[in-house]
Amino acid sequence: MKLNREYSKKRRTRAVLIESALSLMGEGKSLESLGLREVARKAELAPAAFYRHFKDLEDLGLALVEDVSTKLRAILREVRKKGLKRTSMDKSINLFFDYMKSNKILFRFVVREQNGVSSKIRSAIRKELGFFANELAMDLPLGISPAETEFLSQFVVSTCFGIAGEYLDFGVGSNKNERLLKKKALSRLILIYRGAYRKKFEKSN
Amino acid sequence: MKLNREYSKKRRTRAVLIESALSLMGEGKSLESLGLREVARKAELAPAAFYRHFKDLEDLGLALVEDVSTKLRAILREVRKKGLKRTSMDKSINLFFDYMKSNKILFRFVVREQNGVSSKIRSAIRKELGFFANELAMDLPLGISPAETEFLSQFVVSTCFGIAGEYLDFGVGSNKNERLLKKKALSRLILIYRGAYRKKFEKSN
DNA sequence: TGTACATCAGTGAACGCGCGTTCACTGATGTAC
DNA sequence: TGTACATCAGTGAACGCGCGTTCACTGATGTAC
Repeated sequence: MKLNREYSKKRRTRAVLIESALSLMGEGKSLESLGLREVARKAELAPAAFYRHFKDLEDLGLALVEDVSTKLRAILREVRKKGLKRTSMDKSINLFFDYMKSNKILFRFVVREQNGVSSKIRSAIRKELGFFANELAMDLPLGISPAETEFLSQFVVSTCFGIAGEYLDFGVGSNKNERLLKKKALSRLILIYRGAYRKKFEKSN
Repeated sequence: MKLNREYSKKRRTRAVLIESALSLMGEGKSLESLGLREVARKAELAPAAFYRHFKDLEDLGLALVEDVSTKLRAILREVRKKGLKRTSMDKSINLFFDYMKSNKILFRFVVREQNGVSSKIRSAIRKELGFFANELAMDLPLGISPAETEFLSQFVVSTCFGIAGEYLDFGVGSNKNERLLKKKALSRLILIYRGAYRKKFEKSN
């Protein structure tokens, strides 16, 4: 097996292909409207070189999901380390919007391909959102059953990524829209927690 | 201006093109992965005939949104006439799932292209979902402000179409998954209403 | 260390193909008188 | 009603183009001895 230089160079090229695909998506493409030659061109490679790394574009798409996952997990870990638990919901939402702002393309990809053409990619993304929900679940207040906690955290994640779709359309260039969307997100989350809390209250009587 | 036979034949052909596009999407394509020749072929027309009806595929897509809107509005009207107001939430959700089941392709189109490549189509769909929310708002219980009613109905619509995405992936062929998704939808809506009600309760004190 | 051989990421040319678009046309339908 | 003309949805051929995929190759890197 080839080691060191050659192997790590290959990994680097592979990363460049993935970055090129992402960057083309940032320019308004979706995965299925990308072309293999287009991606290779952006990566400054001959088209045939693509096949040294991926079977086809769906294969690259799956690698992209993994790549995005890694990045988003890192973000999440960072946020949790900052002690988000004890932070107000308002601040959490500001953090979420900040991360969307600095990772627009990643979020656009996730939001779009969650309902895209490739079922493999859809389920990879759904799996990743499930992971998010599980992480979030650890930060939810105690006092409700694991099943309810799972339900709640899934609902919160769905709600946030629903808002993300709107943000990417309306919120990016406009401070006013961004403020309105933050407000909407906050109200929705408060409503969810309030509903959950009331439920708990009823149960404990 | 040509009348009668010729004009209505033209409208019929146009409808066939739209139906062909929808049917290709039902086979797993998205709008931007459709081809003009592909659509014309399905409609049994020469490719050039396409241009007698649409400028390009995005133009057809916009007509498709309008078409879908008409159908979904008809569904909604029917549901409301049945007196949904006085029906339990559980029954409403069953109705919603029934309509999804018999209009999978329409829902797939809406859910997918809501975050698709064409910004014109995205905003046309968002506009249509807004209409839905307004209709729904009329059925919400009184006692909260118009702004809150709008907020609530938007949240309900987002939540339902979020579930719709999951349903189209997991729920279609599986009774078990369908049941689980219905349960999830019901729990989410109950949570929302519970939160809203609690809010109202607090205010009135 | 030096040499002969193996590996394999990336190349560049070639292929056949379906694409979107254009064009002059045809023939059914509609209009004027 | 009959005739001469206008309209225009749909045709079919042609175009140039970029696509995905294949192939034998090159040359840098790694391995064996």
